[in-house]
Amino acid sequence: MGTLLSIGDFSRMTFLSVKALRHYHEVGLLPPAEIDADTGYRRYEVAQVPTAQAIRRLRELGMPVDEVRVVIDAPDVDARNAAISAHLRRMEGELDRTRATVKSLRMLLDESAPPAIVVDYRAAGPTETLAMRAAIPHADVFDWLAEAFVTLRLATEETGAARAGADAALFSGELLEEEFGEIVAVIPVKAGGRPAAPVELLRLPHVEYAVAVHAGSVDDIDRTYAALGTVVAERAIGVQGPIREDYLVGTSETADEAQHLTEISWPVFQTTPAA
Amino acid sequence: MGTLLSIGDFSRMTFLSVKALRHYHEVGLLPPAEIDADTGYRRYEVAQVPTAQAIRRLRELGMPVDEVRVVIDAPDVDARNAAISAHLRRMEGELDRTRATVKSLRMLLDESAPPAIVVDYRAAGPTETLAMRAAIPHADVFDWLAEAFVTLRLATEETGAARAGADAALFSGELLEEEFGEIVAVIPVKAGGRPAAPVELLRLPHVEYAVAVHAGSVDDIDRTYAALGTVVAERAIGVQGPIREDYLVGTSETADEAQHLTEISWPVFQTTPAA
DNA sequence: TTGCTCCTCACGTCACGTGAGGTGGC
DNA sequence: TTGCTCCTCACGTCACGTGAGGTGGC
Repeated sequence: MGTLLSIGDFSRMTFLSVKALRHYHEVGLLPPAEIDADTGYRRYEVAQVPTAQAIRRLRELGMPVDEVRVVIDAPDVDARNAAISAHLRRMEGELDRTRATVKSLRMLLDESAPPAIVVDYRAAGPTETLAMRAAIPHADVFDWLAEAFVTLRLATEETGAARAGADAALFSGELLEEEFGEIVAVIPVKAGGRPAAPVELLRLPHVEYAVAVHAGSVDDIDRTYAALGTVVAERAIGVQGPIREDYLVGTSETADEAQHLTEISWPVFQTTPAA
Repeated sequence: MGTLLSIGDFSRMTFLSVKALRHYHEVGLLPPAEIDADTGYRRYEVAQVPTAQAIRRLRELGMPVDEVRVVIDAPDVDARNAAISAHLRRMEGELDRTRATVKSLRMLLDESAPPAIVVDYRAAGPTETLAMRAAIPHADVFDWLAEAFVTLRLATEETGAARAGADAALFSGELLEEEFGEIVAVIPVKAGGRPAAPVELLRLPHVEYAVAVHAGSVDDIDRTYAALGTVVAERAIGVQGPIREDYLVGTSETADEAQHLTEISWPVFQTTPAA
């Protein structure tokens, strides 16, 4: 088994701090080869060095310790590479979001005035839809919706239903206020057969809405939410119930985000605007 | 002052969770416009919405709350933009380091064997140097050294000293093992006048070293450290004292990292190799 | 009145870093 | 013997999230 190294020597050789090494021992990520029964001193083998070097690099890439463990314990090269690639893809996704946020921040700071909006008052429903629902964290909304609409479009074809409106989503209050809550994706339909789970036939009730259209990337949609919310708050006409988004022009229509159109519907108790 | 909004409405309009809003109140980042004396209910103004929207974007970019406060409280547009630009530059730097780490990880995983090294045993010093020292966190080593060598090169010219060796650095044990400790940057010199603070004239004592040369990017230097440390540990010849790096070919010589050469000197108590 | 909104603690999360206080080893 | 290395708690950090338990408002 060769030379055993003290934690200090091992630290200098791997660039992992002594505290980090003790932590990795505690959580079982990198247990020392041997522990002196008398003194409790940790001893590491030279053969553990490459593992430690890989751990340091993976942690530097922000990979959570639990995933590092998966990589380290991977039974073969393919499994290991798959875990690493998955993490690198996630990092790419974050980078995309960062770029979008920078753009959105610039726009917010450059334009001094909030967007001018036209508020429309409208009664909707009851409406027949094909729907999927889930309770998810706010961060997963994008990915979940993208997948849901793929499934719903397939179900629309399979049931022979005729589409009667754009893709839409209902956001519960908790999802917006607490980072976790219910979301429902729907496609309004006419006629058609019974869908297979997880898709369901859902009849949306009659609701009265204040409606505004957001033009451009959904990364900036909070600005239109704020403008619409301001109008609702000033007139004190807000009621409970999920907020609805209708994706009139979305990613499936055009990749050019500047052309996207999203209708935001905020539940209110009167459909006639106050003077 | 216009309509006051409940925390829930404000949350829906800004996409900040209620918990986050309470937290930003607590830390003084975004205090509500008004607090009901009876109920403790927070009330926000519509005018606070754009600030909240900027906060959300800045936090999404990973800007620490204390810095967000600086941006929000910036007295003018220039100060605000400077703070944001500084953060974006830091993010760029992180991205560069991420790319380097990915490359280094690939190399580590692709090459199954640790690098072959030639260990040289050598006595060094006493050596006259122009030096700068500091106690810094490990993460700052790169930036600190880059600046220090600029200062030291200037001092070499100003004092009329003749360079007698490559840029070098001494790393204390704590700096490597604990993420914070002393570092010394030196340029060996002959003759020359007195340097001005913070540069000092430093006579490095006589030390015996085991020496190995690392070829390539310093991002992979831990592998040569490990190989050298293994030899020192196997022969049980290690002694205390800082580890030294000599930048024989570094960034100032060529931008092509593959051509870089770094000498690593590990203090030992014998300069003649064991049989 | 019911159910919803909002409140304040108190504690948890993640990956260690920071001491404190003490012991083994050359 | 001195000074260095190593040990184990216990607590701190950062930016909130997660309940618990309770109250105001329509």
